[in-house]
Amino acid sequence: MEAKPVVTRIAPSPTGHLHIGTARTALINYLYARHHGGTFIVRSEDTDRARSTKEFETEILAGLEWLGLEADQFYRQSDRTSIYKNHLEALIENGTAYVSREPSKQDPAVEVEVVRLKNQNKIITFTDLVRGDISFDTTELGDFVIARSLTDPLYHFTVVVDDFLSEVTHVIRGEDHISNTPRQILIQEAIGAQRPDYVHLPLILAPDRSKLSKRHGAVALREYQNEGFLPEAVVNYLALLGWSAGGAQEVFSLTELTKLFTLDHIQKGGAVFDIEKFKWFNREHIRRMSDAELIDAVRDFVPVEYRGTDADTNAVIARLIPLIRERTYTLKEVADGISDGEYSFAFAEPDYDTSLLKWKKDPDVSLALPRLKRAMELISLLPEMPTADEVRSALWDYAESEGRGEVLWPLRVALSGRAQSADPFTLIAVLGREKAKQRITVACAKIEG
RNA sequence: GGCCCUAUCGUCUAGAGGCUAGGACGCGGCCCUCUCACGGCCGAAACCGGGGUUCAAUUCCCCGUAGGGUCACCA
Repeated sequence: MEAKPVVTRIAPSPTGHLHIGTARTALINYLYARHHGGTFIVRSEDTDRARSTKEFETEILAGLEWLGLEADQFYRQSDRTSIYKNHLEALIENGTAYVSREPSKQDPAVEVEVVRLKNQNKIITFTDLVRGDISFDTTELGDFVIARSLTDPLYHFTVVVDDFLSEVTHVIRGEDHISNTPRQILIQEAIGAQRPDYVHLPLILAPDRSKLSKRHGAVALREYQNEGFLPEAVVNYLALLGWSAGGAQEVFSLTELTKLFTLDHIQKGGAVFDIEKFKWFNREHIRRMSDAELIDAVRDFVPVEYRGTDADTNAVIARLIPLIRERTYTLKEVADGISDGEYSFAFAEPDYDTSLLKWKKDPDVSLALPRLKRAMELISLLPEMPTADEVRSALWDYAESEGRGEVLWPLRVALSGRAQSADPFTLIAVLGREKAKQRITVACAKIEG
């Protein structure tokens, strides 16, 4: 039997920001379609005209694109009213649906006409590819409403019509849709649509194991974007929430995930969203980016007041790259570090108390003075923009003979103004020879009073 | 509450009848070291409970228990 080409879809409703759970569902649909050489459709479910906005639609589409989940096809339900109308009319004509006059739910004083599906009141059993057979007695559903009017169809109806017309083969969605499935199957049978395969993904949970919501922090992809998470890391982490690649490897690119993805390792139970592990993935992907990519990504996070020309800013970032790779989990941390933290030394003159220059084993700060002066002489011999290794070889023998802490501590403080920072060799490599000498001079002056 | 789904370290997971139950994040210790960070090594940490089936159950079945989802003229 020849299998039909795989068609999957993500069907976001433009009534809010792109939710992290929607992003994950989109990713899984994308991976499954791409893995099988199939088609991935994005469908905007904007039948609720009161709540849907163009702005949300734009944001959602931009979010999916940012993640790299490009669609083969895009359409919106508000453009297809006549299609739904035709199907509704056909159902009414053959008696599987009917128009009912009844009091409005919003305003019981008003009488409205709605379209209801004639329920066969039977047991529906469908197969979920990861959970097995699931049965529902649809009697309790009654003759449910499928449209407010011929031109105002409701979610369950539009979903079924669109999936049918788009020849969707696999409906992959959140677990919260399990209970929607029987009523959608009822509609499928009414319009004569073939039943797709179903896959219900475990939900993404908050740390308290309840449904992830704003109450628990960020749920919009946008917020993680602003925090400085890379799309590669989002994709990687989200893929591994509720699914595993099987082996020990955890860091993957979208391309690798596409190759590896199968339904086999989809988890059945909900998965708690762990921001710590997410950050770890982000750092791993920061480390894997090329210098040029990382500079581009970081530049947007440099606070405006610290930006020079693009070329200047790029040059500073370029020298900061090793530090960023070593100690940054999110790009927002770079922004914070520049404003007031471990990266501020590169953008502003340090401000510190003279006593900080005193090495812990010294009785008095004045002992730092000759060491700083000697270090400065050695630094003067360096090229204008030395590498950290060059600085190290220039200073190492002296530091060894005098005592590393005795030399390196005050030097590091003079350059960074902080008790905790990267080593002085790296600092000088970032600042350059002249800037370093100037700061050491300032430190000496402070000691001399 | 009805219906439905689920259940391995704190978290994400590997395991698919017989393993000292493995890995990762986080956590603790040690090492490296001028401080921080990185890195390396080591460590603590789990099969929800009870019945079956079986020579043997974390693994298969049933019942509890717990958690979650869903009950719209939203999607």
